[in-house]
Amino acid sequence: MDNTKEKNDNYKDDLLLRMGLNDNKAGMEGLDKEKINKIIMEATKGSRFYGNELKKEKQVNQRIENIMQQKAQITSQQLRKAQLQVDRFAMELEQSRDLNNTIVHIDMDAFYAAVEMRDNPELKDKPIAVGSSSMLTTSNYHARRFGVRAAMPGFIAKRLCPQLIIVPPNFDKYRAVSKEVKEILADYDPNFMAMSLDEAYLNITKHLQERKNWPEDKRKYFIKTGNSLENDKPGKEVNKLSEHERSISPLLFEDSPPDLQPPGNTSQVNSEEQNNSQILQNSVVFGTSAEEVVKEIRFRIEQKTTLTASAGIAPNTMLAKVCSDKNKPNGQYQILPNRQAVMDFIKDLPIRKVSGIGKVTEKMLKALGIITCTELYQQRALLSLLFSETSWHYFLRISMGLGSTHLTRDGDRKSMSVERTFSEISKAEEQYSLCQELCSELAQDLQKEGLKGRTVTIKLKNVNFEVKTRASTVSSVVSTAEEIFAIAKELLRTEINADFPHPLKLRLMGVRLSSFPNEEDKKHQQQSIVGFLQAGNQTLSATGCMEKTDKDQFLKPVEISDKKSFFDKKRSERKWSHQDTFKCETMNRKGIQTSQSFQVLKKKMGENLETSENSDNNQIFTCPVCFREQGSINLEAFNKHVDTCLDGPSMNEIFPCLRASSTEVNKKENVHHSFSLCKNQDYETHQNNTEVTSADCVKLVETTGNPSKTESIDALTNKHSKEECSSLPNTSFNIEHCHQNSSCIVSLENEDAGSLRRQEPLQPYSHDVITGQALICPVCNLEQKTSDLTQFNVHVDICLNKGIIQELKKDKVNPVNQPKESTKSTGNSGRVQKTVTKPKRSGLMYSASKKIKPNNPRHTLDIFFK
DNA sequence: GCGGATCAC
DNA sequence: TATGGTGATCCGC
Repeated sequence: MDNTKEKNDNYKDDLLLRMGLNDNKAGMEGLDKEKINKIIMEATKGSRFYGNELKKEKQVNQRIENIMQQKAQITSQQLRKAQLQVDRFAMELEQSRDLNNTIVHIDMDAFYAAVEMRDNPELKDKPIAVGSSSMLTTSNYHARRFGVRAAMPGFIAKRLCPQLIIVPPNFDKYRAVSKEVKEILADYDPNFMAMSLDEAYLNITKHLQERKNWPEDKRKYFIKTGNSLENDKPGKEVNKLSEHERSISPLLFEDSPPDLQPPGNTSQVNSEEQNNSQILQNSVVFGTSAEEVVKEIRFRIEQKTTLTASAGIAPNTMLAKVCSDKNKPNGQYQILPNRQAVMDFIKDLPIRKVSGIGKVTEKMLKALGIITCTELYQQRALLSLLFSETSWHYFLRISMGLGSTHLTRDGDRKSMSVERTFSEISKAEEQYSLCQELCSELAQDLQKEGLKGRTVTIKLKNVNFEVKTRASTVSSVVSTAEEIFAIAKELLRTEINADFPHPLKLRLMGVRLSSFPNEEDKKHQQQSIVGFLQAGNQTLSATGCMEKTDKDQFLKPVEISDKKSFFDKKRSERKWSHQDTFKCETMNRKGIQTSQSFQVLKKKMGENLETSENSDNNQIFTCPVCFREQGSINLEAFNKHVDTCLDGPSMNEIFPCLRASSTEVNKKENVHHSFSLCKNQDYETHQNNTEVTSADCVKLVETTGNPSKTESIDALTNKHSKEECSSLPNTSFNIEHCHQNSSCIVSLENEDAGSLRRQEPLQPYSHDVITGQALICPVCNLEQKTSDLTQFNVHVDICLNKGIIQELKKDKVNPVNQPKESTKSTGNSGRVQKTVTKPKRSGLMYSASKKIKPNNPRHTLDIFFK
C-alpha cells in the first residue's frame, strides 16, 4: 500500500507527521496543508490518544537528550579512532558491493481503494477510502488531496473531506486480485517475495539472461479492447482501448529521467528501435532490458486487473523499494547497475525514505544533523559511537546504497497472535471471557498451521492507550484453547490483581503464542517422553505429570530455604493443616478426562509408541494419575491403565474429597455457560442453567463470611459488549461438590474478601474453575485456587521455570501500577551483535555502544494503568 | 526469557 | 462516539 508511510522532511508535530499531513501534496482541489493540520488538531486535541502521543513524544525526546549528552562527551581522539574502524568496515562493504542483480519492487497503486473503484463505477472520480470510521487502510488519490490518508481514523477523514466515501474492506476480493498479480510476477521470478497483498520483490536477473535470446513474438502482447476487458463488468467505458493507449504510451517512454541514462550506454538505455516497446495496432512488443521487462509486467497487470502498479528497478532491495515510490502512481524508476548511478541517487535521498527508518529514527538522526544519506555517511564515525553495532552497520550500508541482492525465502513463522480493540471493558469477568475467546481464536489459527508453542504472551492496552505485555514460557508446547487460556488467564489474573482494587480499564487485549519448536526440538521432546515417565526422573512437566518422588512434595510443600519474605509470609498465612483435607471439585465435560495434560500426555505417548518401535520393550512407568509404578508393562498396557485411572476411582486416592462419578452429577448439575460478549438468543436459556452455579457460589462466599459483598451471579453473567457479537461455544460441565470441612475455608478467610472474589469463585469465565478450591503448588507453596489439573500444572510449570524470585517479583515486588525506575539511558550496551540487519524488517533500537559511558540519567517512567 | 519500543504493511 | 491487527526484531535487563 503506498503512502502508508509518509515520509516528510519538515515536521513539528508528531501527530501530524503520523497522519502524513505536513507535506505539500494537498493540492488546489483539496485542502491546503495548514487547514488540514488545523482540522486534525481540533479533532485530536484533548483526546486520550493524543495524550498518549504526547507522552511517547516526551520519551523519544528524552532519548534524544541522552544521545546528545553522550555525543558531548566524545573526545576527538575517540572519534578519530572510530573513524578508522568504521572506514575499515566501510571498505569491506565496498568490496562486497554487488551490482550484478536486478531487483524489482512492485507496488500496486492505492490497492484496496483501486479495487473498490474498479468494481463500483459510482466511486470513480470521488474521494474514497477503505476502512471504517475508526481506521482507514487506504485512500484514493482524490481523497489524499484532502489530507485523507491510510492509518487515519475515518471520523477525522470525514471532517477533512465530508464527501468522503468510506468503503468497508473486502479482503477476500483483494486476495483474489493479488493472486492474479502474483501469477504474472511468477513468470519473471518464480521465487519472488510477496511482502503483502499489494507489494512484492522480484529478482529478474535470471529472466533477463534468458530473455536476451527471446524472439519478438515471445515479448509481444495484445492489447485487449474495451469489450474484452469488460468481462462481467458492464458499464465500463466503451473506449477502453484508447484509454489504454493513453495510459500506456507515455509511461513506456517517460518514466526514468533522461539523466539516468548515461550517454553511450547500450545495454540498458532506451535505444528506441531495439529495446523499447512498440505499439503496433492492437499489440505491443517489449524490449529485453530491465526497464522493458518491468513495463511489460505493469502492462500485464493492468491488462489483467485493470489496476495500475508502480515499480522500482535497482541492484538491491533497499534501492528498488525507494525507486518504486519515485514515480508513483503508475510509474517506474530505475537505478542503473553502476556505482556512480547508485551514489548519485543516494546523495540527496532523505533517510526517511528508506525502509526501516521510521519516525523515531528519523527524529533521532535529525537531532544529529542527519537528514540525507550523504549526511548519514559523513557522520558514520559518530554513529558508531552512539548506536549499537547492529544499528550503525545498518546505517552505514544505507548510506553507501547497499542492500540485499538476493531475496531470502521467508523463514518459519515465529509467532502467531490475535488481538482486538473494543470499547472500554473494566470488569474482570468480561476480561477473562474475552481472553478465553481470543485463546479460542488463536487455537483455531494455530491448528490451521499445525503449530504448537511454549510461550504465551498477553497484550493489554488501557483506555489511555498505554500498552503492556506479559509472557510466560512453559516447558512443553501448548496449542489448544484450553492450554493457552490456562496460561493466559494466569497472566491476566496477575495484572488484575496488581491493580486491585482499581480495575483494568482495557481497550485492547491480545494473545500470542511463540517459541515454536524447530525440528530438532520436536525430536528431542518426543524422545524425552518415555524417559520422563520412567521412575527416577524428577522433572515436573507441563504435560501434567509428576512422577512419584514428587508426589510427596505435591501433597506437602517442601521448605524453600533461601526464598524469604513474601512467600514465607504467605506460607504462614496458609496453615498447612488443611493439606490433607482440602476439598476438591472437578468440573469436566466428560467426567474427568478433560484434564488436558493427560490427553496431551497420552497423545504424545501414542506418537512415541509408533515411532520408537519399542512395543515389545517393556518399561517401568509411573502413572501420572495415581502415581503408582506400573511394573514392567508395555506402553499400550500402561495407556490402558492411565485411561482406567482417569475414568476410575483412583483419583480419589489423590484427592480424597473428590467423587469421580460424573454421571450422577451430570443429571443434577449440568451447567451451560455461555459468556457471550453480546446478547444472543441463547442467553435466556443459559441463564436458567446458571442458577445452579449461582447457588454454589453464594454458598461458598457465605462460608467466607462476607456474603454481602457478593456480586449477584446475574450481574456477573449478564455481560455483553456493545461491539463484539461472537459468542463462546457453549461449555457444558459438571460440578461436583465435596462436602468439605472448613480447613480450606479458614485459610480463605485470611484473604481479603474482595480479593477472594476477584481471584476465582464467582468469575464465570472458565469452565473449570468455579469455586476456590486449593491445590498446593509444590514449588511456591501457594495454594492454587483451581481444581483443574491442567491449570494447576501450568502454574507449577511457571513456578519451576521462572523461579520463585520471578514469581515474587511479578506478584509483589514490582507491581505494574507502581512507579518504577528505569534507566532508559541509551548507554551501556555490552552486547556484540552478530547478525546484520536484514533489509526486510528493521525496527532499530538506539543504544550507545559500550565504548562511551554516559551519565545514565535516570528517569521515572509514567505509571501504567493508573 | 521478558517487556518495551520501533517498524512495516 | 471515535485512532487497527499481525508479525518481526532489537535492546537492556
